[in-house]
Amino acid sequence: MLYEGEAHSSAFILRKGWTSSFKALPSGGQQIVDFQIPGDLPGLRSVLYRAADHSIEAVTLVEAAEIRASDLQNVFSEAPRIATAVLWAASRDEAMVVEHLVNLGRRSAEERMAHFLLELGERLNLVGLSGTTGFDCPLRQYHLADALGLSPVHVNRVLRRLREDGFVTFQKGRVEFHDLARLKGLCKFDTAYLDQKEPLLR
Amino acid sequence: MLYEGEAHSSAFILRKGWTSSFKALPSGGQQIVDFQIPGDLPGLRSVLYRAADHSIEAVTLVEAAEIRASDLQNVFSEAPRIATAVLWAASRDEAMVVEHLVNLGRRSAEERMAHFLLELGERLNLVGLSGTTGFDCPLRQYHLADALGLSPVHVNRVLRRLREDGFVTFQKGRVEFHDLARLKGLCKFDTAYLDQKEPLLR
DNA sequence: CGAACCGTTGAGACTATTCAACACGTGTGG
DNA sequence: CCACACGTGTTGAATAGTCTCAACGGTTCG
Repeated sequence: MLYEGEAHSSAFILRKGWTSSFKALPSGGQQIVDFQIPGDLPGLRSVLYRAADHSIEAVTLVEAAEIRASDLQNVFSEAPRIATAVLWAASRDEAMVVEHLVNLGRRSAEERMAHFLLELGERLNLVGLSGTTGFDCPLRQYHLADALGLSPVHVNRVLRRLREDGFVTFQKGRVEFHDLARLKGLCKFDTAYLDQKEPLLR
Repeated sequence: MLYEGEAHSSAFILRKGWTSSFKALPSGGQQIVDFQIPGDLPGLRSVLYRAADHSIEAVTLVEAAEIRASDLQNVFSEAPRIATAVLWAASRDEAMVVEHLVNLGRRSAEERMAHFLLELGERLNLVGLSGTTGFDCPLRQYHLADALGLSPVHVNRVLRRLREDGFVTFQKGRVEFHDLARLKGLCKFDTAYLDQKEPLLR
């Protein structure tokens, strides 16, 4: 879809489907930076920053609208408030990356998994794609592995433990929360960083 | 200095000294997201995003100029090219966070350390604070631990191994590269993500 | 029917952590 | 001036967490 190193000057608005943004490593592995769900703007950073410093790949079939760099430029000149809104969106992205960073740096495998699933549920909730009990999830265990910095084998074990302990199940494309409160406690989940409100500047 | 949760609507231009941006964890630990060196803009995101989603702390004595949110807003209206430049700076920050994320997710302790020291050297080089053989560094081993997601004890062992293997020394406030090429090979260091050039939009 | 992908499980090896102890330098109060 | 606490760096030993390798079952699809 969109690969590292290409000077690609388009972003997209994702209407349907999921994508992942990741960095490929010389060793052959990859680190997934984030998943995009409907409503997100994959590739936003590549419009502003010279080289796409990471790649984007479709996880499911995708329906997206292109935003060309030149369009963005015009809008910026004519409607500075939109510039602000875009900057806000970029900041929100970065906040999520930061949370992901904390996830990898200072949490155990179980906590990472719990936090990841809760964040995903919360984000899907904001765009109406998740109920309180669970959500449909097209990801594979190896997606989780690349996102959480774990081996696929260990992802499997962690999921098993969370399932056997009655926290959450991840099976056949569906995530079901069985004890949301206890799960949130497990990883000290706090949604503050998702900050759904509008930009500060107006 | 600037703490999480406070709705602080100022950013700073750091003139002299170092700061760190980090997230404190309920468990008592903390994950350092980045260090800021002279020329950086600590707190930029907190201007645009409602709550400061992470904290900033001085590492050394610091000299900084404040940028108020209202000023930024005026500049945005009157000079959209500056809006672009700010967005570019934010994108660069995010690119570094992403690289840090990869560091934590998919590299061993030695690779992390090597990559971290090389990145720091590169950044300091861009602002004239580093030579090719090494640089002055006010960080403690526990700073490295919080940044790299390692225990302080392990940081010490890793530094010892890198020193004994002739890669690099980190002692008494000074980093000395003894075999830059081999060190870059160790962690596959690639500066592309630092992308020193100006914004794409113009 | 076979190939490919995905999920599952076990065993053993390796990495990093925790706990504990000690050395060294610095600043402080008696 | 000495005694002491404190921060920092260093090292060892035991432990916990995660990885790798290997094997196997189920599904889907050609």
